[in-house]
Amino acid sequence: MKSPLLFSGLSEADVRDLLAAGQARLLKRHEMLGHQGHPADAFAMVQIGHLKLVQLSAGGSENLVRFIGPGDCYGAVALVSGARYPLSAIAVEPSQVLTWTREAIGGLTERLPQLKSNILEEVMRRMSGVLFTAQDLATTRVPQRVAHALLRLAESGGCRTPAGVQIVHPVTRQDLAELTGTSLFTVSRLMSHWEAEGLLLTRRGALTLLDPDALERAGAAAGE
Amino acid sequence: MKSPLLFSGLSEADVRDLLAAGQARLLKRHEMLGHQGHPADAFAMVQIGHLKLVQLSAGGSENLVRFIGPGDCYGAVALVSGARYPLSAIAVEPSQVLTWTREAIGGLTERLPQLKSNILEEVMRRMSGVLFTAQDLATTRVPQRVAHALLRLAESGGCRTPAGVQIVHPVTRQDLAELTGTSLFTVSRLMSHWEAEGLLLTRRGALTLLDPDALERAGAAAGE
DNA sequence: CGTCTCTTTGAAACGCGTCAATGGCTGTGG
DNA sequence: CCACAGCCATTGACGCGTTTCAAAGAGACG
Repeated sequence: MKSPLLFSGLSEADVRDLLAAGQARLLKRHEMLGHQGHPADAFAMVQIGHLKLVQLSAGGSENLVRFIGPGDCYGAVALVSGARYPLSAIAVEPSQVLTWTREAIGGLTERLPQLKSNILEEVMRRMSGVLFTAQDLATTRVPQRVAHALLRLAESGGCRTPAGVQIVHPVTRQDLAELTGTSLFTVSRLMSHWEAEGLLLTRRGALTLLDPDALERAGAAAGE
Repeated sequence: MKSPLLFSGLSEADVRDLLAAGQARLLKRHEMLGHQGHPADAFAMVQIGHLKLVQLSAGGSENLVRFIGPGDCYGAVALVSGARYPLSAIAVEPSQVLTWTREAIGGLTERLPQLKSNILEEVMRRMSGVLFTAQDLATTRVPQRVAHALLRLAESGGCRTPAGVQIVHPVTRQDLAELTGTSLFTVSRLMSHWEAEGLLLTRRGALTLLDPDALERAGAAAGE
């Protein structure tokens, strides 16, 4: 595993302390790590596997916000006393996370200002990301939004192959539809179209972007 | 001015120091306080007037994210070294803000952990807010989104009157359209309709919600 | 009084959601 | 080993919600 951004600037000794202070937890498929609306009493970092962060709507339906994988963290809001999780985290495959209680992570951030800075930085990065997707939802058409979602997935959880960038998250059309605020039918149509044009490849669940740049352009042109 | 959330839990002496360390700045209509993409070298709190926070799209067009008024702050990202503003702030009317340089606010947050907590808490609150609007954009129809935007405006910048809640921000249909990701035509139609039903009142720029609850229901029903 | 910004309303075109029907793939159990 | 169920993907047809465009009204301000 490449070193998480969470650890940047920390000494090896500090990282060791940090890891030692956390408690590992195994998650089965569909098991929840944190519940939206419940008191944020723990902070966690994914070590193995992938989780999805979902938001419950007023109507009770769930919808996907984003995926997180190894090195990503969840529950930064636990640093605020009395806060509640704004999102739920659910394992999409058997996973392992390292968790810290609120007191533990609070104490660690006091002792390691660099850690606190790293977390704040990550929160700000997330803020920018959410602002961008909100703008995307507000101003662009469906094809471009789907293209952007694919590119974002490729960036956060992609691995380079000779043919292109392969997306490691197990992502369904329904997932993409929720990410982009559309229906799975429309996503299916778009992706069939793009696959016919040779921009991407979907083989039994594995999704590979063959030409990210062209995809960006295709989304913009179709949405025009 | 009611005491800003930024000051909660601080002693009077600390608040005095904080105010003394900041530098007041007057803004004319349309003057920019911070530029999206520029290095975040200052943190600011609005004292008088209202600003709008806008986001520049890839195409170069501006679009509105939200309004801020007295007691609200801008530029929390300045606490992260090397960060850039994710949004621009523009005065919508002659305004006054109190600004701190990055070094100044950094020093103050070191000395006053409570201040740092307050800022972090505010950032988390904003995160929840943006996540909510993103979900709204993704899952609900236009009428409900517009209703929500109006209710949000009423909550953040509303003043109670015998008739209902009056919105203090100088807000145009175009503004509402940008907030909700629709066109000003659709907003105009919706509001004409709601005004005919007696849910709200628009008199030369002043916007008053006569029955917020009914508005929420109307948005849901029309969007069904 | 004229210009500028904001608003209203109508009519037409279109994007996309919705529904229905079908087919492929995976895992499970007889 | 095969049959079944369940999940996910595909594709077409239809209708509705919204955008788009055009044209005109209403204040506000110099």
